[in-house]
Amino acid sequence: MDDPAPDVQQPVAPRRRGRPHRPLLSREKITTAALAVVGRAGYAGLTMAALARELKTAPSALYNHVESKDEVLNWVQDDVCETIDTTGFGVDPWDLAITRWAHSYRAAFAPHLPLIPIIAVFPVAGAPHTLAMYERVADGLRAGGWPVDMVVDVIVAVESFVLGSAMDVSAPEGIFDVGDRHDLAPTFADAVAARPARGAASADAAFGLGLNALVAGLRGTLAAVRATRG
Amino acid sequence: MDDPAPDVQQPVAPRRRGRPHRPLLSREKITTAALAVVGRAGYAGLTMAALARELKTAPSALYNHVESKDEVLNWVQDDVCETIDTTGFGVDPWDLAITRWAHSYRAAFAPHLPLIPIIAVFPVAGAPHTLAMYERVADGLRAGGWPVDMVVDVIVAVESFVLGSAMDVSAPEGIFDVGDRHDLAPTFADAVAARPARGAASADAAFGLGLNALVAGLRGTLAAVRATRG
DNA sequence: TCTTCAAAATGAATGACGTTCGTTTATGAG
DNA sequence: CTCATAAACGAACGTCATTCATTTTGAAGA
Repeated sequence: MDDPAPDVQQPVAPRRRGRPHRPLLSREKITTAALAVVGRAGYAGLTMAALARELKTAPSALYNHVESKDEVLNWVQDDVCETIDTTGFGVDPWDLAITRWAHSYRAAFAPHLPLIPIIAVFPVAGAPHTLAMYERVADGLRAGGWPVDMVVDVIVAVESFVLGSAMDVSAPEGIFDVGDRHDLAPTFADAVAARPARGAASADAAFGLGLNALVAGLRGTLAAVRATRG
Repeated sequence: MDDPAPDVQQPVAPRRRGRPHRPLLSREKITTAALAVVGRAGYAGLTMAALARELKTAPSALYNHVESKDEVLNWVQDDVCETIDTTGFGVDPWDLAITRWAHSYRAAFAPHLPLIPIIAVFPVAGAPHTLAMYERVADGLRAGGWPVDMVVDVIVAVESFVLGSAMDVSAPEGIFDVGDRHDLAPTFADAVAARPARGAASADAAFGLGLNALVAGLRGTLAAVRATRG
């Protein structure tokens, strides 16, 4: 990939001669344009052609500023991360702060389903806002007494639950309806029928139940760890 | 979608006259062929053309047996669900059984990343093996003392965590490496450096930590609920 | 001012891919 | 034998992301 650079030359001063045009296109403009297209037409409507139209250029011109469509999605994902509420860390106790963070995180990504596989796989190095979010969470966990070597695991665990739950939000209403297979799954069918909430509210209920359990369990884990170690 | 059926006729006997050929193609054959293609070429290689080639037919012929590629993915997803271990339910205590189930569930879907958005959104009615899995889990939870109206929420919560964690398994090695932004996220960078495990083992560690916490929290939730209600 | 040169823009083209269409083939019921 | 029909087929279609050769642009050096 990188130049093997057999002869060491041009140590400084890449000496660029001319610069055309105004910048006109930038990471920020492309990102906001992509969000505008998504807001209007959804992710099915987010094509490189539509994005170029939004920016009043040709699709091919985009490739002077972006490596691929995946990179655009990565930028959008980073932008969405900027909207996540991390103000609880450093103010409230870590367990309360992480609960608030998780709720905000899920709400932010629920309308952006196709970004979820992106955030789980892309390196954070190219996503400054995502990185800044992790930093604030890590700070809050350290301040809450979590040992350094467990901080990332706690973040990853909560994040996994959040992203998994975000996928449920946009699930269709009757996703658990058994249909005519009531005989195949009588207990499960009864349980589905006994659910108090419907639609998006039922996803909220499952999320709340799981998040409370997860955070309570983490409280216990932290107490055990602090009792074991110094 | 469905026929409004203004006049109620043909109550039985749709009276089919002729039948050509042997069946030759079936849901089962298509599913196993798709899994063969995935095993050989990954999900990037799973195209309708490749699937047709595997079945020695034309791509257009597939559409006599399948509505869309998404339906194929749905079938594959249901097949993967059949391999998940639910034997703990009814034998071990519910918390132990659900832990074993979660581990098996994550391991089953880790090599099938593109199926994860599918399972989260498709109705269970068309996925009998998935439904059977839910039934066994629901049975085990009921036997463990969970009230009917909470069973689905518990399943959804654990499943969300499992699927979110499954996405982490195939994340690249240095996904949390900060690069040259150490100044932007010093605490987080330290935490990343302090992680004992590397690569897939680190994802395993985070999953174990979170699953233990989640199940422990659910134990507490169940105890509280049983104390409150009769 | 005028030349220079690379970043940026352009439109046409490419190659995949999912899916549809019109037609033909092969079968089993009547 | 006849015929209705599910299945197969090949040739398309439409949509995308991406590439390429070429031209345009505008600031830095002369």
